Formats: sequence, structure tokens, C-alpha cells
Amino acid sequence: MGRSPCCDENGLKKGPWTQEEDDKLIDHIQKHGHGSWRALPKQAGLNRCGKSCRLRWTNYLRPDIKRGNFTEEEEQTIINLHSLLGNKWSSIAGNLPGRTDNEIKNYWNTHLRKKLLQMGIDPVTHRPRTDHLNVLAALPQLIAAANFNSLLNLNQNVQLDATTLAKAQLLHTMIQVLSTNNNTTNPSFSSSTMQNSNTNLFGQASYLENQNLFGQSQNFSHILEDENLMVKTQIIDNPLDSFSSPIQPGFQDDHNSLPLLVPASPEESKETQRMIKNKDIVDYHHHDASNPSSSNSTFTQDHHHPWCDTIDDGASDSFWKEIIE
DNA sequence: AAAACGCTCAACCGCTCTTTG
DNA sequence: GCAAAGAGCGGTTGAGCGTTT
Repeated sequence: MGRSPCCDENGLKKGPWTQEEDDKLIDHIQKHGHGSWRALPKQAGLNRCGKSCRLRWTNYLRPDIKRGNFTEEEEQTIINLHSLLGNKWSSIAGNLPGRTDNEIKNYWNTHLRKKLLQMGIDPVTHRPRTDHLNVLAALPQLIAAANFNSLLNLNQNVQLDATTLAKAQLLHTMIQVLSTNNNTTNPSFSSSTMQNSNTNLFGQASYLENQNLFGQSQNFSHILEDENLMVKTQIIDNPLDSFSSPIQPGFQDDHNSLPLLVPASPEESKETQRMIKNKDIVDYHHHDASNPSSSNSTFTQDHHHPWCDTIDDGASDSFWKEIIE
């Protein structure tokens, strides 16, 4: 089905709504409800197309519209939901009472997107930007993530997995750096670059905190169910795993990559949904299970990765001392 | 003072999805 | 199963306003 013909009709007014038009629309909807939007303009005495009336009502005139600045909590919710759902503005709006999809979309494009960019986070993937960061940029994040262990009072398995993952990623990062940048003249190790890294890193660390990733009280399970993202539901139920999304330093393209915990980008979410629809989610979960470096395998408590064995023994603080030294 | 520039957000466009006959 | 109508969605536009030069 193509475009609705109502907007093609000539002679219908476009552009900003006048107070008189608003009053007519409000009055009519209050008395009769909106019924058929197409029929409404005529009944209400408006020289507008039904679509325009619907938009005006849903985005501006509806009595339950909440106007004014977004709160911190709302911002967090938008960012979190956007990392899960992508540009599904209506789905995001559904979880912010009184806010419209249009308003959220505008707020994202004008404020939140820039905010994330300034923090060194790619607003599309919700991962650290790799275009201007060297590989060491991820280290303090990983350390910070692992150190959250002490802040958590969650079940032991969860702690172990998250800490293990962070350590594994750090270890992997170090190995990568050492193997690919062992030339000390490499700009990646120049003092100036390190300084730049620190600047960006702090921004990224604060992103982690802002995301409430480790104390996330918001439960998005219902949204994910709505979106048929059952795999992610499992992940989100374990708030620790959430950190995998924003801090994945983009190593998954590498043949040595550690497994991703969840599809971190909207594109990957789509792929997950596609797999669910195609009933091959089991394959997704166990994708190339024999190969721990498989970039598509999900990391859950049910799966044991051989590479974990190499670092499980390093759960003590001495592990970090050794690494950092 | 005014031109240029940048930002915000209401509104529109064109597409897809859902419902109906 | 098909086509048409209706509704909804995400992307884009442009007027209005504030700030900078």
C-alpha cells in the first residue's frame, strides 16, 4: 500500500496551527472522540487533512502530554532503550508517560546524540568511538567495570562472569596491543596520545555510571518481549551483562575477538530478531560453540568458554596488579 | 546594528503495517 | 488471497529564535 491520498488533496491548509484551529480540534475530539481521522476535519470544520489533525492531537494537544525539560531519569531511560531498540521512537515513547515519539526523537537528535558523542560514545552503536581512539582507550573502562565487583551484592555467578569477562577483555586488549603495537614509536603509545586517551576515557567511564549499568533498577524485560528480543531479556535480567554493550571496544571484527555478550547495535538487534523469527535462535545461542572466538556466540552463564580457564585463577587483586604493572 | 550562523522543534513527507470488505 | 483504506512510524524540513561575528 502506498502513500495515503489524503495529503494529496488540494486546498488543504498546511503549516503551523492557529489557536482557532487548535480549539476546533480539541472541542470536536472532546465531544465526539477522534473516530476516523480522515473524516474528522470535515466534521470539525477544519481545512486540514486527517493526518495533520492526528499529528497535531497526538504530538501537541492531547491532554496527557507532558511538556517541559526531560529529567535525568527520562534521559537515562531514553539512552538505555535506544541502546536496546535503536530508533524505535514509538516504543521508547511507550515507556515514557506523557512524552511523544516526536519529542523524544527531537530530544535525541538535538541533545542526547551530541552528549554521547562528546563522551566518546557512538550514538548508533552505543560503543566507544573507535575512529579517534587508540586501542588502549578501553583499558580503564574494563578496569572500572571489573572493579564494580566490589559494589555489587548480586549472586556470585553473575559477579564471576562479569568480572571474568572484563578481565578477559582487558587481557585480550593487552595482548592485542603488545602483538600489534610493540613498536614504541607507534603513535598509539606516544605520550600525547595517552593523554588524549585519558581525556576520552574519563568521559567513557562517566558514561558507564550515567547508564546506571550496574545498579540498573529499570526493568526493560517487557519491552524486549514486545520486541521479541527474548535473548536480550535474558541478558538484561542480569544487569552486569549490560556493560558489555556500551564498552565493547569494537574487537569483534578481529579473528581473535572475544565473544559478544549481546547484539550491541541496533543492526545486530535486528539480526537477533530475524533469527528468532526464523526459529534458529538455538543456533544463535550455540553458534560455533566449539570456537570460543566466534564473534556471534552469546555469553551466558550456561556457556563455558575455554578461554575463561586461563583467567579464572586470576580472580584475586593480584591479577590486576600483575596486569597493570 | 545587522548579517551570518547554529539550534530547536513543530510539522510534513513518504513509507510500512494493520485492518477491513 | 487480494486490494484499498486507515493508521502509525521514522526521517527530514524549515520557520523562528538566540548567539556570534
